[in-house]
Parts: sequence; C-alpha cells; structure tokens
Amino acid sequence: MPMVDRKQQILDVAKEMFAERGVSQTTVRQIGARAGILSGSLYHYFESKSDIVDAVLSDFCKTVLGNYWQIASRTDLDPAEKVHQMARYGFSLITEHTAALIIVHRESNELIRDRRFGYLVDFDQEVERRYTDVFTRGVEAGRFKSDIDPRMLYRFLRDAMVGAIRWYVPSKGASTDQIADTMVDVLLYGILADN
Amino acid sequence: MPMVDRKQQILDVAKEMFAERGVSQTTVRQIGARAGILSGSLYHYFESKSDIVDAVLSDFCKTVLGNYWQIASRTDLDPAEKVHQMARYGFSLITEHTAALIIVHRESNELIRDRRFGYLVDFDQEVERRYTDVFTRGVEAGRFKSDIDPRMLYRFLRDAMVGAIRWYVPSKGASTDQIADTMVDVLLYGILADN
DNA sequence: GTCTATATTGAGATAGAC
DNA sequence: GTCTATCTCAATATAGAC
Repeated sequence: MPMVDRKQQILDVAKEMFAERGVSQTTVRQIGARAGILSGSLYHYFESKSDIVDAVLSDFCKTVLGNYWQIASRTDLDPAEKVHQMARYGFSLITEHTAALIIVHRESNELIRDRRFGYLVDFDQEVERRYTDVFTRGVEAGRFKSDIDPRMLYRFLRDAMVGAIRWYVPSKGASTDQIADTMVDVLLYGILADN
Repeated sequence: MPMVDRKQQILDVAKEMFAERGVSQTTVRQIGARAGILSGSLYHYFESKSDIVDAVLSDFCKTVLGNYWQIASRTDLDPAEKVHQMARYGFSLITEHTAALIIVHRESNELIRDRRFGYLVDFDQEVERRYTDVFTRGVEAGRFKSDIDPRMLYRFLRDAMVGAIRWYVPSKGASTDQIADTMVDVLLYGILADN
C-alpha cells in the first residue's frame, strides 16, 4: 500500500491545525482541505470532530504518563537528579509533542466541560503526583529544605514548562534540555537544604 | 440617575463571561441575557463584539503598564526588593484583574491575528522590558549572579505568575502576596550572588 | 434605548450517488 | 472511500417599530 493510512494522515493534519488556531477555531472543512478530501468524507473515519480531538489527546496522555512513570521509578537517581530528569522530559514535550501540548495547555479548561474529556483532569493529577512525590521524598531524605510546598513548587515548575511553548523557538538558541537545566538550576539552589 | 451606566454594565458582564468561557465561546446573546437586554440592543452601545473585547483589554493594558512603571521607577528599592514588589503586583493581578488577565493570557495568541489587537504584543514587550531591566541592573550592581539570563528568568517568572490563575482560589489558602513571596524566595536563592 | 423580527453567514453533520 | 448536495442549527449583525 503506497498510500499512507488516511486516518492517521487526518489525525496529523488536525493535530497541527488545532495547535495553530485552536480547536474551536479549526473547522472540519479546513481539516479536510489540508488533508486533501472534503469535509463530508472525514465522517467515514470519525463520527464527530470531538472524536478527532479525543484521538489526539488520549494518545498524548498515555505516552506522557508512561514516560513519567519510568523516570519516577528509577532507583539510580537521587531526588534532585530525578527532578532534573523529569524537568528535561517535561520541556522536551515542547518539541516532541508540540501540538498536543498546546491543545492540552491552552484548551483543557474548555474541553473538560465535555464529560468525555474528563480524563484530562485525571492526567493532570497523575502528573502532579509524580512531581510532588519526588519533592516530598527529597524532604524526607534531607535533600530539600523541610519548609517547601511541593504542590506549589510543582505548579511553578509546570507553568514555566508549558508556558515555554509560547516563546520557545527550536531553531535558534538553547535546546529544551538546556532550558530545563537552567530552570532546575534556579529551582535547586532555592530548595536544596543548606550544607 | 439611579440606573447604573449600561455601557459599563455590559462591559462588566462581558468581561466576566469572556473569562469564564473564552471570548469566542461567549455569544452576544449570552452577554445580552446576563446584562438584562436582548443581543440586538448591545449594538446601540458597541459596533461589534470585537469592540467589547477591545474596551476590556486596552483598559487593562494601560493600568498594568502604569503600575509597573511606578514600581520600576522607585529608587528606594534594591534590585532584589524591586523584583519582589513587581512579582507581588504581578500575582495580585490574579485577584484584581482576573477576567482581563485570563483573556490576555489564554487568548492573546488568537486575538493578535486581528490587527486591531496588535497592542497586546507591545504590551507584552513593555512588561518584559521592565523585568529584564531590573535583572540586568541587579547583575551590574553585583547583586545577582553574572551568568543569569534575564529574558529566560522573566519568562519563567511570568509563566509561573499567569499560570497561577488556573489554580489559585482566593478563598482558601495563601494570599497572592504569600504566593509571590514563596516564588521570589525560590528565585532569589538561585540567582543571588554568593556572599 | 429597547424590542421584534430577520438577514446573513458559517458551522457540524448526514444522505445517497458514484 | 470520496464526492455532491443539503439539512440544521447557532452565531453576528441589521432594520425598523415602539
């Protein structure tokens, strides 16, 4: 089959456009046009526009959670190093899952009004737990200051990470790893227990 | 006149709804309904829905820039204290200008496609300059590490600030000042030159 | 200044021929 | 599997009576 899987092609196109213009600003006609078919034909592959959004996002959530789980499970890293690796992964999403990240970040508030996207809330909480666990362990291990607020720290970090998607340009300047390194450097020297 | 200025009332209502549901998801019918008139009557006060958005945002930008200017101009604060005060003001926008901040933060990408909202870009750059100036001065004064990246620091700080609007609940927990204090504490102990 | 009524546009979705 | 053609609905905006 020389023809690329059309369903996947539609997903790729839709993902791009959702990221560029926002979900609600992207019409099925536009998706069809860029995919090279008419809007009506989309409904051969998907039951609704919502289905397309769902296919893009549920895939993203599964991948990201899996990867965070892997890092969080490593036993060869101390808490500070673990935060560092998690931050590197978090920033890497900007280039590796640009479109999905933009959609989740920019529109999850709107999307979760629809019950079918309730898993976005669970996703958020799962990721938060991965980070706060590491912070808490770090405190217990005496590696981080005992008066830190894990939830607040996570939120600062997360917002700085996902916020970067609005200004980061891959071609010039630092890599996402370098940005993560800078961020973690600022963070650690503020939260590492004095020694 | 016992009647509140209707134009202002419409603006207040619209601002609220834009923040709740997003600009494009808010219809003129809904605005009219909550303001107690029919959608058609809105056009007696505004030429278009865009005009309403504009009225809300241009006002916000003017106020914020003015206040940042005031803080940045103070001569009684050293760089670290100035960052602290600016961050406190930045976080205070969450409660003081909730709706406008949400709109600017969540939708400026979309809005600036429309030429008439080009001033949002200028606004962003102006605010950035206020912050990076302070960081740069701090380096020159030997108060901050010499290898910091003012732009990146500003972006971390800004994204953490505006991101907080998605999780901050005024009624319970910390005040915005307290959150700013925590944030700046983390930030400073990472960027203050050793002494 | 507000209403009724409606023009106009564009969206998601469907039916059925090919 | 894709197209043509169209339905249905909801949005912004307008015209003109009151």
